[in-house]
Amino acid sequence: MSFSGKLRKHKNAPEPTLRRLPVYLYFLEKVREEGTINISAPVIGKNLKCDPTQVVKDLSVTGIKGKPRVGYNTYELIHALEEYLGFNRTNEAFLVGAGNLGSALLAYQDNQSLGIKLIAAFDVDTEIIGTSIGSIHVLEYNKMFHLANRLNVEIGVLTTPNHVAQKVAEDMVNCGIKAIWNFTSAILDLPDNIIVQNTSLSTSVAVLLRRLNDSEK
Amino acid sequence: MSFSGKLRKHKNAPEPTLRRLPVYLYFLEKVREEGTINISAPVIGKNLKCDPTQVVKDLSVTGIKGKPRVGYNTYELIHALEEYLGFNRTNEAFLVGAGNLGSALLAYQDNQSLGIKLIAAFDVDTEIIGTSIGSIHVLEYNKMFHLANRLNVEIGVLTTPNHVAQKVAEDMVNCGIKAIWNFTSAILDLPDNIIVQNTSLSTSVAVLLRRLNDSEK
DNA sequence: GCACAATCGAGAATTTTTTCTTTATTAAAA
DNA sequence: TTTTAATAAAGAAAAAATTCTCGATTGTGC
Repeated sequence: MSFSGKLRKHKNAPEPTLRRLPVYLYFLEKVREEGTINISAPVIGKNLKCDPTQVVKDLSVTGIKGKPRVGYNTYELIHALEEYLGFNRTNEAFLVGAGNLGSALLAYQDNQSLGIKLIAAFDVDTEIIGTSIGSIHVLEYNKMFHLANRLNVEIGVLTTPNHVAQKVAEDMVNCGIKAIWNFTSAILDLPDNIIVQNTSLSTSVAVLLRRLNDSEK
Repeated sequence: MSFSGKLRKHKNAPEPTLRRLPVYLYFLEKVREEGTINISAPVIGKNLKCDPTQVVKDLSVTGIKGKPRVGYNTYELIHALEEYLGFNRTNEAFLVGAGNLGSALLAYQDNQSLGIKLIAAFDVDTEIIGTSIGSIHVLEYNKMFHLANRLNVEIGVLTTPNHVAQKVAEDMVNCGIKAIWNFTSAILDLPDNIIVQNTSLSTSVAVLLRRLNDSEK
């Protein structure tokens, strides 16, 4: 199915915009709980400390129109953002590497939504195979291949040690996984059509430390 | 002490560069273990799938000079990067919120270096106060104020539930913390001189899902 | 020792992203 | 009903980041 039936009304957002969208979404959900029906870009900008025209440009990717003098309908915007980001779909995912970080993610999603749903976890450590973290059982790694045939999972979360990351990533690709959320520091070499989202913690630390050192001159 | 005594020889890197530097660092550490003495920008670029002139520009912020036909000295580069990113300093930090994510970070740093060293963890949950995660004891939240006076901690890691994040962040600032690594979705409103590094997981998911949906047209 | 090929480094050109400006629309006030 | 002020949206300008181009340098092979 190459053409999804419905016209693509939204544009391709630049990545900086894409990274800001979940921030808007979280803020909007908060103000909606407080009963806000309409909200304007200047108000959003004031709260999030960013330029109001930036807000307008960013939100325009969802296709939602605001009204002058009123702003956007909170409810509409939230739904358009969820739709645009894919947060309203199920987005089932496999996780490989149920160590510290892996089990944290598994437990985490029981409380807060990650935007994806981990439906199975795999590891090679016989100590953790068979245990449950949150509501998810940790299965033997080899089971991944079999399970991948039945369930149609497109997303893989990679929380293994660095030195096995490449191998596991290749296995994931062979299982039909299309996108990998990579928490390791490994630089994955995979086919071009595979989407790799690197979320190495040291990247954040680097930015933080540098800004801290700069601020201290 | 406003002037650090030694001349600042490095420039202020743009943020995209800053985020790439830890990737270079990891790669360089790997090739150095394999015995590589010198490495050129084209080789780095080929491995990391990025433009070689980008590599040259990025690495130039460290002040290290490469030689034509040879490239950079691996050892020198690694040290310059560690120095530039601050990874060779201790960077002691407090962590507040020893739930799933918090305890994962605590355990994580025992195996892999984060770039910062968590020296104490705090929580309000009497169930976890007194327990140890990795080599760190979880202390009662109120102890933070007392401990902050003695130790001179500048970095705070925020892994609390969203609804208490603002309050805890303010407490951190009152304890003398200058930089906050924020894992919550809360939008922190703090004095301008406080550095906030947001690392909300949904940001990464957003980019991943959008790219996945785009690729499926 | 001399030509040759590789690569750094600086700056120019291009592209992307952000910010500014203008116009048009809308609700509220007069 | 008319005027006024606020705001979205589109496009222009500015700034930032990336990619391209070229000259200088250095090691390798002839």
